Amino acid sequence: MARKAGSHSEITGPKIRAEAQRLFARHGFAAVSMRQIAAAVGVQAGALYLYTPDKEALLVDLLKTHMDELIAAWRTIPKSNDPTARLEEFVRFHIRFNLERAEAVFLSYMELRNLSPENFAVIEDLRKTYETELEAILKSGQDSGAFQLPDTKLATMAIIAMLTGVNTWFREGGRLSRDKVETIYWDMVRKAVGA
Amino acid sequence: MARKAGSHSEITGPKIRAEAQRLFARHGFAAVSMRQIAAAVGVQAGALYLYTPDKEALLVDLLKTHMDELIAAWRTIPKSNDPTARLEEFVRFHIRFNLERAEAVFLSYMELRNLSPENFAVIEDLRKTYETELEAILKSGQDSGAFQLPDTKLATMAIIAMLTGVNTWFREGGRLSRDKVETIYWDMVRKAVGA
DNA sequence: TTTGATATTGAACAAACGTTCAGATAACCT
DNA sequence: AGGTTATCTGAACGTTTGTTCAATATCAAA
Repeated sequence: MARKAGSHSEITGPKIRAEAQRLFARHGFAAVSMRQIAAAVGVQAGALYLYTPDKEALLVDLLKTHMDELIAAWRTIPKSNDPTARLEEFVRFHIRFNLERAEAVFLSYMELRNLSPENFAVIEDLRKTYETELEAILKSGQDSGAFQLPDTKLATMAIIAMLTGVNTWFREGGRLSRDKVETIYWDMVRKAVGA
Repeated sequence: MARKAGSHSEITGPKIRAEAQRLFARHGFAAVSMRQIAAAVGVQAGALYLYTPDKEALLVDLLKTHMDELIAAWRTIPKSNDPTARLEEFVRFHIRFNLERAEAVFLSYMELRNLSPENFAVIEDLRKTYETELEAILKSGQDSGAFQLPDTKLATMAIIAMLTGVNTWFREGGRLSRDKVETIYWDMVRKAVGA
């Protein structure tokens, strides 16, 4: 037995990343073996090494892809000039995007410690880039007098933590729709920044 | 070689829990071996089994102890009757307590997935208990007209996520003291709840 | 000083780990 | 149809894993 019928790297590659993400998010990077990922994909463990040099690279690939896509997606949102409107866009975008990619978000917040220092720096830099987008909004609102914030840096961290927290409790088909959740969180954020 | 000079269970026991907590928080439960913990304590791996039936029980012990202490510590805080004052107490308490026990907090939020369903339920229940304390404050403020919240349930989750987020960025000796951080966060929370 | 309880070692266990690779088959191109 | 390339298997590698246990040294009490 060797190559399997219908085998293609364009199919197996994404499948490996998808299953790895699912399993890493569910059980944690260190708790998931290459054999488990392979089994979920439907191949032998050895086959994974045609797609990744090692286990950590697989994780880095997932984290980096997620952060890149997060930043890219945010930058496609048309920019309002009004800081308040822009902040609302950020709040809604963040909740929406993160709910759509719960597994990747979970990974990005939990598995950084399993990275080598170099890889850690790369991901951390991307995260910082994203945070800076929010901070810029808060600063511009502060400057224009639209917001009254005691500290834009802390407000950035507070808002992101608050929004990302939605992922820990939101369940599809629960009491509230995604849209309702967005609206309620926006209400709280708006008040918190004094707008 | 067998029993070591000066060996006592009242010393080794706590030492094992402390080192386990440190290592689990730093590298993740699954990534830390019993031999690593033993080495940090200064014993052989086999000795750990005089103090825990297995690895998971060690984690459960840490999580449960932390949650119990969190709830107990909160209940020692004298109760204000005014919802706004009570909320401020909660905000300050949560930030202060969690910063003092960063490792345990990290564990409590990250390693639940490594628990068996029964153990998970126990810890989850304690977390719920703690969250309910905050929700009760929000409800009473809502009823008295002190707060204007779109949804007390979501506000509970939002506030806890926001406050716990401090642990991800706060560094001793940084730009702001703990007290300043408490004050800034309280300002944002107060506004968010409409008080 | 003897004795029993307590605390620990160090070797051993089978199982699982990440990773490599020669060999084999399917897909693709001419 | 034949040759080349892409894809995967299955066995093997040396390590490391969680856990057990007989042997043994120290401690505490009598």
